[in-house]
Amino acid sequence: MASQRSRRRIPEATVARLPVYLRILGEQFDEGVTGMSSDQLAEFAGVNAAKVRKDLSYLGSYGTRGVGYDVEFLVYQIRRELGLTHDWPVVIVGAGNLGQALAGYNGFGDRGFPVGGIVDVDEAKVGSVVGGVRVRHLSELKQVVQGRNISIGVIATPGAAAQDAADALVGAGVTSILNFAPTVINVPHGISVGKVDLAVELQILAYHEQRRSNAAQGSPLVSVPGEPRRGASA
Amino acid sequence: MASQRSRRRIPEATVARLPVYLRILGEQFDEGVTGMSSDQLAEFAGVNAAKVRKDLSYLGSYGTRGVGYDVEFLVYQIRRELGLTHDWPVVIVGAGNLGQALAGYNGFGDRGFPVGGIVDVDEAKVGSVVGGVRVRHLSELKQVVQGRNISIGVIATPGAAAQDAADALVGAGVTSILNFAPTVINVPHGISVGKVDLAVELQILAYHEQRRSNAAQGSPLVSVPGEPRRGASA
DNA sequence: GATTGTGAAAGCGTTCACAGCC
DNA sequence: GGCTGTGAACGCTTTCACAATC
Repeated sequence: MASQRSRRRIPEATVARLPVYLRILGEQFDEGVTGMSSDQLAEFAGVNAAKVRKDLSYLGSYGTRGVGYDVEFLVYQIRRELGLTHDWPVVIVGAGNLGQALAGYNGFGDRGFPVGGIVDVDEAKVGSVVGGVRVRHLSELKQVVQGRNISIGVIATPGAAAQDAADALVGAGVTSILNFAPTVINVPHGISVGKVDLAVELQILAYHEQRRSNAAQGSPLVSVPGEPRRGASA
Repeated sequence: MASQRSRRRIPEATVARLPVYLRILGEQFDEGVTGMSSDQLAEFAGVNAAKVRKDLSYLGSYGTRGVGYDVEFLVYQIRRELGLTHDWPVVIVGAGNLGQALAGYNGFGDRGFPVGGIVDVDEAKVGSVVGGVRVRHLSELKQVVQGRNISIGVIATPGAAAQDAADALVGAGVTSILNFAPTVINVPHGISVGKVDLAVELQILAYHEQRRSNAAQGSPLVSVPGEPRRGASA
């Protein structure tokens, strides 16, 4: 007994960490590690053990008290929960610098997100092959999406074209979008959007850098903010 | 009176949104807009107005009740707070696919983060020019960093090389790192680390996609999770 | 003895709602 | 009348601490 399908909703913060645990567990399994405690996993992931246990508890009670977790079984459960039991082909809109890098980046296909198509508005780019995929014209987006049953789109256009790209993706039937353009896009309700803005990440670091220099010649109590960091090494 | 330097600490969540407001305000200013209310800015940024006001209040009381904010003045204040009153040259470690795309991406230099150097361990890549910068060998990292007074490093290596890259950056004197490799890196206390993991973002979207399909044939109450999204368009 | 799973406490971040000011 | 600035309420996330289990 005990329901096995889409159990209680998992907190977003946990969903964002599960892929990290998954990668670590996969790597360890490949190296022959069959069991792991929350302490060990926490060490690899750079978080604390209580968080690991709480996160994993949302999947169910898959550990063994006094022993730890079975690595292979956990990998399976996380993959199932994240919906990674099958591939999710993606379509990239924008075959410029970034679009090409993403298409050529094996980390996508390797992790279950093969590039199912690339489109661009620029006729000069149409027909060229990047990452083994032929660039097609934006007007063919719908055929690409429906032909390959794609539900995830990646926007790699300049900011000014991002909203058009989003509209085109939604129009073609895509229901999740990962936006690399430095622009907020509007989409209908029911469409998921993830955002990666490279400049924003650098500006956050600049803020910390600047604080550090201010602090150096100002008040005491430095200690440094930041976020994902830890001691040792170097 | 009234301290003008490193005022009360700004919450991380706010620091992450200030660059978004900054970009919007700059664009609007370029189009001749001189004043804006929190409602308008919130609309552009895709957040709610109370959040905008709370965020801006950490900078000081720079609005005018009944009127709104002066765009040019706000741009100046945000730039000052984020430490964007001068450029922050960055050094990229890894001249592969991603490193090259980052070096060629104008969005960096345009926003005050010119590429001050690129290094790689691969002798075959050393000497080539990407994004107008000559690739140098990793062993020259310290000279690059110190010669150009660089404090921000970008890791664009494969996962397996990321920790070595981080160690090399810290050894060379860099104090902030933006890590694109799919690996958790360990750094000494006092070093800030930002992380962008492309596969993680896609896996989060896959989770939502999978939930959507489960929900479609399971329980009612769909409504969709996600995060940065909104109504209208397409 | 070791380690999980989880209530309860503490800490952050968001939203509400309204007093204060133009 | 309109809009900011902010205390207070709320909700989500992290951390603690320990009983339950192997």
